[in-house]
Amino acid sequence: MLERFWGPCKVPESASEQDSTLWGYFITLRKESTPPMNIKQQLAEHLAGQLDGIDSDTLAGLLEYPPNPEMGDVSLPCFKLSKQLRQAPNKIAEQLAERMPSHPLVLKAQAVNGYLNVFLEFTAFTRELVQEILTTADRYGSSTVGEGKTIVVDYSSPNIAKPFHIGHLRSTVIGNALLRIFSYMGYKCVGVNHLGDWGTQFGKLISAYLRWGSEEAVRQDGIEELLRLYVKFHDEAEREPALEDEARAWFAKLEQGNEQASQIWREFIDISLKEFDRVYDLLGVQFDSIRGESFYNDKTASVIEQLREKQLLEEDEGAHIVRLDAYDMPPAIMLKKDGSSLYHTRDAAAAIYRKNTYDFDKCIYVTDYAQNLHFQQWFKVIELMGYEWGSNLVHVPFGRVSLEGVRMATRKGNVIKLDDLLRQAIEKTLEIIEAKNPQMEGKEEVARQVGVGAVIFSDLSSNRIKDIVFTWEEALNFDGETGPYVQYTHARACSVLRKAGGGERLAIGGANAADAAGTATVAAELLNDDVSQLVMKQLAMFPEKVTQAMEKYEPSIVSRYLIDLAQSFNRFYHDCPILVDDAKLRSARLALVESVRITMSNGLRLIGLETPERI
RNA sequence: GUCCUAGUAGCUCAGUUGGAUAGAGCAACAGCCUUCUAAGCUGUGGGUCGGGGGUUCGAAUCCCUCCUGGGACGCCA
Repeated sequence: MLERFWGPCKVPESASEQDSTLWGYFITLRKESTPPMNIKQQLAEHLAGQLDGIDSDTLAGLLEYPPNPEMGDVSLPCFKLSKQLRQAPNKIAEQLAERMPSHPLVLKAQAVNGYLNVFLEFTAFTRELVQEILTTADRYGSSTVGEGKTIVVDYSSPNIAKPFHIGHLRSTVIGNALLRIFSYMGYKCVGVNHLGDWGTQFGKLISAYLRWGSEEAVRQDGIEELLRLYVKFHDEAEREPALEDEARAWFAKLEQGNEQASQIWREFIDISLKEFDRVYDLLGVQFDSIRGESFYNDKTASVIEQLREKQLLEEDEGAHIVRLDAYDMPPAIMLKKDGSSLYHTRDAAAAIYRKNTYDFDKCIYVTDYAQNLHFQQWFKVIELMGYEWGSNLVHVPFGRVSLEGVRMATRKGNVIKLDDLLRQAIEKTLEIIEAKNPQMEGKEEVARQVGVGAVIFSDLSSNRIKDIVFTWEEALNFDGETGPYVQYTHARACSVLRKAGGGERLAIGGANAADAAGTATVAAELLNDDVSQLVMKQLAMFPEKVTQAMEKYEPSIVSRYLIDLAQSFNRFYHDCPILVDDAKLRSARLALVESVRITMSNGLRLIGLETPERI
C-alpha cells in the first residue's frame, strides 16, 4: 500500500509564493515497512535470545558506539555479562558472533577482545532510517512517553525594576529548552514565570520615586529610570540613614494594602513587564503563567498552620524554624521574628498552589546553583508536611555568569544588558549578510533569527553547571561551534533542496523495490560511502540524544549533537556533489539532505532557535 | 570551620550508570571557491585528564587525601 503526502509538511512562513512550490518534493513511501528505527533496541532484542537470563533492556543499556569504524557500528562489551554467565568475556563475544542468527540490519559480527562488534548492513539501515525520518518529519525524535503527564517548569523569573541582564538569560533559555524537550516527549508542559515583585526593596523604590522621580521620567526611561532611583536611594541613605526607616514604612504600607503604595508598585510592574516582554518576544519565549511572589503572600499562613499541626515548627531566638538535622541540613527558617514570611515559606506555598492547580507529575525549578541548599531544604519541608509529591520537585541548577571573572552587580553598573547583547549580535549578523549575501530578501528578519540564535546557542552549548565568563569577543564569534554555524548548515541543506527544483520525485525504497507507481526509487546502496554513512549514523542517534537531554535536564546534549551533525553533513556537502546528472545518485543524496534538514530543524527548535532557510 | 560544586590541549569545552588509540572548536601555521551558500572543508602542531594514594582484567570516570577556583551555611531572594 502506498501512502503519499507532501513533504516537508511545513511550508516556510517566510518563503515567497514561488519558493513554496519549490518545496513540493513528492515523496513516496512504504508506510508499513517503517517500524521505529532504534538500532540498539533491535539488536538487543535480537541478541537477548542467545543469552540465558539476560533481557533485552539490559543489553540495550550495555550497547555502545565504538570509537572508530574498524570496530564496527555498534558493539557489546561482554565484561559485565561475564560474572552472571560465569564465562570469560571473549568467550561470550565469540559465541555470540558465531551463533547469532541473521538479521536484516546486520552484515556481520566479530568478537574482539571481549567485545562483540556488530557491522551494520548499510543499505537496509539507510533505507529504514531515511524512511522513518521522512515519514515522521517534524516529529522525528519525538516520543509519547510523557503522554498524560504534566510538567511545570519555573524559569526566567527576573526581578521587577531591575534590568534584564545576561545573568537572567541562562534560566530563560535553559527553561525554555527543557519545556520544548519535555513537550516533544509527550508531556503537557506549563511554563511559569515567578517574578520577583515583593520585598523591602520596593519600599526603597517607592520612597525614592516620591522624592526624586516622576511619572513622565519612568514612562520615558522605564527600568533605566527605576534603577537610577534605586541607586540614588542607596547613595542618599548612606548620608541620611533615616531614609531606610522611611523605606521600611513604605513597604509596610504596601503590605497593608495602602492605595498609593500599591498603585506605584503596580506601575513598576507594568513598566518592567513591558520591557521583559520585548526581550521574551525576541527570544521567542512564552509563559503559561506569570505571577509574582506577591501572589503567594496570603497563602503562606496555611503553610505555617500545617507545619504547626504536624509539630514541625520550633521557636528559636524568636524565629520559627523547621529542624533538618536528620537530613544533614541546617534548619529552614519559615518565619522571621517579626512574624513575616521568608522565601522558603513562599516557595512552599507556591508549590502547593501549583500542585492543586496543575496536578503536576514534576515541578522543575531552573535557577543558579547558589540556591542549591535553599531548594533542598524546602523540598524536604514539603515532604515532612506529608506531601508525598515532595520528591517530584526538581531543582535544575546552572553556573553563574561573570564579566572577565568579576561578578556582575546591578547596583555597581557592571552588567551587560541582554537588550544590548542581542542588539549587537543582530547588528553584526546584518553586517555579515551585507558582505556575503546582500541581495537576499528579508535580511533584517534573518539577522534577528541568527543573531538571537547565536546568543541562545552559546548559553546552551556547554554543560549548564559550568560557570561562564562573558566576553564580547566570544559572544559575537560566529565561527566554529556556534548557533550560526548550525543554522548556516541548515540553510545550506535548504538551499540545495531548493535548487533541486520543485516536483522532483523522491521515492525511498530498496535497490530492487520497484515502485507501484513506476517512480524511480532512491537507491540506498548509493549512500554506502564512508562520509554518507557517518551522516546516517549521526542521524540515527537523534532520538536517544533527545531522551538523554530530557533525563538529565541538559539541553546542551542537543546543542552538542547539532554541532556533530552539522560537522558530518558539511563534510558530506564538501565531498559529495549532490545535484549530479545521475538521477538515482541525485535522488539518494537528496534524500539524505532532506533527512538532515528535518533532523537539524527539529533539534534547533528544541533548544529554542529559529530555522531560517536562507542566511 | 562545615557542606556542595568545578578542575581535561595556550583558551572555551565534549567525553563520567568504569571499557578499545582521551575528542571538538577557538587561536597559530599550511592548503581548498570557473561546480550545490567559504558563517564552510582539509591538513599540521599542541595532553603528568589539578597532585598523590587506592579499588580491578581495565580509571578522565569510583573511593580516600591534599591543592586551586566558585558557591552555600538562620531572620535578602
